[in-house]
Amino acid sequence: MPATLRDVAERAQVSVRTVSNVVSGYEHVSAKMRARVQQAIEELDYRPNPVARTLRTGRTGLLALVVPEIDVPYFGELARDVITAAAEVGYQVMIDQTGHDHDREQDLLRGTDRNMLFDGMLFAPLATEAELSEVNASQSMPLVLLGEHTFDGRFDHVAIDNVRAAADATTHLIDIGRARIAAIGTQPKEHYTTPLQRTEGYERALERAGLEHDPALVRAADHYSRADGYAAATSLLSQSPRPDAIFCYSDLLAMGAARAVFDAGLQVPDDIAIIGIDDIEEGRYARPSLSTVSLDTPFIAEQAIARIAARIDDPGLPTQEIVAPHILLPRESTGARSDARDPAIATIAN
Amino acid sequence: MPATLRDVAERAQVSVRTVSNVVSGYEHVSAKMRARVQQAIEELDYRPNPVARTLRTGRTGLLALVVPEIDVPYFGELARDVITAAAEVGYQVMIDQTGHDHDREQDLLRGTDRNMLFDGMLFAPLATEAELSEVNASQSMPLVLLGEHTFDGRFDHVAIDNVRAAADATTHLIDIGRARIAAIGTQPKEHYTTPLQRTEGYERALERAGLEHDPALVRAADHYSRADGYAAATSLLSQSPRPDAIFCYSDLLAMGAARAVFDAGLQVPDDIAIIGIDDIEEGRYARPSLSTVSLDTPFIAEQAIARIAARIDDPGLPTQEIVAPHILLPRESTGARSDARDPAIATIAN
DNA sequence: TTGTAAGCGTTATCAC
DNA sequence: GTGATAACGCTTACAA
Repeated sequence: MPATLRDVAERAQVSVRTVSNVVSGYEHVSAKMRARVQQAIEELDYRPNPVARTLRTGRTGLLALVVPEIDVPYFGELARDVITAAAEVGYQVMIDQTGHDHDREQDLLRGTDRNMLFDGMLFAPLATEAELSEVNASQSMPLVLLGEHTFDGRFDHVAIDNVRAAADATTHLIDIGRARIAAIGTQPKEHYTTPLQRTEGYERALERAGLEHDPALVRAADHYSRADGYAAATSLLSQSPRPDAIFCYSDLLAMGAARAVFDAGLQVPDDIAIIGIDDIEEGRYARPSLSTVSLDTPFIAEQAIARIAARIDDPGLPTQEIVAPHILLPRESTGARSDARDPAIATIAN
Repeated sequence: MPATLRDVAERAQVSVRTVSNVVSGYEHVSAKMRARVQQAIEELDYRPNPVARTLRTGRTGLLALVVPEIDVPYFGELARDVITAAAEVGYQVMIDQTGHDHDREQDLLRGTDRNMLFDGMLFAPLATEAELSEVNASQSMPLVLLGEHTFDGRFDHVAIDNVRAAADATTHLIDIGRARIAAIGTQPKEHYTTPLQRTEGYERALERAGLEHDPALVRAADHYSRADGYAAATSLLSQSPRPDAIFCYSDLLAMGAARAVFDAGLQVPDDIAIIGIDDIEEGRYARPSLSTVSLDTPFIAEQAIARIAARIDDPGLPTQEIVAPHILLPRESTGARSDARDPAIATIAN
């Protein structure tokens, strides 16, 4: 049976008020009192009960990070950075995995679920614009959207410029002389913003270069998984003339696609160049190393945490759209020489 | 301002007791009452406050999963399975990242930190035996250890047979005709159990095959990261005669080692065969695909959750050691033909 | 500076 | 079967 504030007060012969003051680091407590209380605390091995504290203050010190799948490397790396950034401002992060379940996402967004456990939420969702628009911004808990939704001024929002990122990737393929450039990652069944924007960037880059946009070179992917990338690439390779480059909407898709190219007896980048988006560590060590568009996850995490912390303190804050930087990283999968022999070192150079 | 139980009671013209009964699905409530209360609940959009409930019942419904790094693929995949298994029995999982910080681990183990927020803890730690032995089993919260510590009867424990897994991996390298078998992953500075046991398995397998155990072929790794694997392998390759096979204590180390072999101008598996432990998805799509010892993470997760749930209900339960199965998966990195063209399919076949 | 007491929203113990 | 009411452990006016 853990000791309570009252037990400590009794033992130290002071009031609970004083103990509470000592525990929460209140200034105006006499040195003697403080010492006496401290001793009692140690003797009883007292630790404040966060639940009771929360019930009283209304704050849990908990943030939720909502992702579709925690075992997707990009989300793992994002989670790492979010946890770090949150700890710095005194928040703990709880990871919620929606597993591509739209209802679950809606529950979370609406707070139908376990609403008051969190002070705020970082949402990296699959939600469509339509789903998001159903959520009442004013009555939902403090929320920051991660990822590439159209900013409509109702929610804070940290994301890269998705259209440009996709265009940069595509343009890189064009720059190295490829002409039949395929794309993997559209999602015709769902109206997610990310694939729509990346497709827009892809098409724009082609157009700008005067290349024809061939719908036969575009493949959908339900999840951005290695298996989806593998399947889509396999399908692309079976047609003729086959593509000479593939732009994958995520690094994970690209890893699957690369393997499919090899299994088809072809070479990357000689026969088919490949580029992804995300810059997960896996791609840096892969063979060939994966060209990609690097997203600044630590920056995204920091901004998101700063934003949510501010909004928790003042819910009336005007919403803000923060655009995170991205940078093209040409590597071996698009023909770059690996001049830094150690990928770890190459990373630092980025 | 969210509606409370009292608001609902007032609106429905019943007592809070009745509302509470309805909300928590108590049997003996008349149909009329139930309907009336339900209506009031909907009209007010009432949702029970989990914090208040927790303060009263002493249960949060929250489990902590403590891992060193969430962006390490093995832990990501483990977290995924743990979250799934926990949801099935009504628990939510909070992921705590210790970041190789021993003090932080100790804080968590001792409950110095935010003790009562969790009903129980799944601990996949780096903690050494010594650190663990300092923890008072009886006064710590319900705890299940994941990973390969020596079972001393004080804590529940889910792990594979580490010595045998390492021996299986090493023996596989011997079976394909390798004689100078290196190892990456010892940790001489820390007395972690995992590397100690894996080293034991490695040495035992060599001995059994009548092979000499050459200390010059063993390399340490601080973290089980790609970078560590790369560095260790690079160092191994620079000596002569060089090894013809490397047993890495984790798949991630193996991914780094493989890249180092290529960067040294050598081939896997022809010049150097490589095998890891874990069976992360990355290894199935790598080129060459990574031979490994597959750990049954879903099984580990299920068992751990079942165990912690049982212990929460009855803290006096005798502790138990659960040994999870492992299985050798020869793939291309040790010369196996990739007969299943689609790695995803190959996975299912496992 | 410190003590007293109200109350956060539930659940559980009594009665009836 | 349902209604009052006392906790759960803490913070914080309000007093002293």
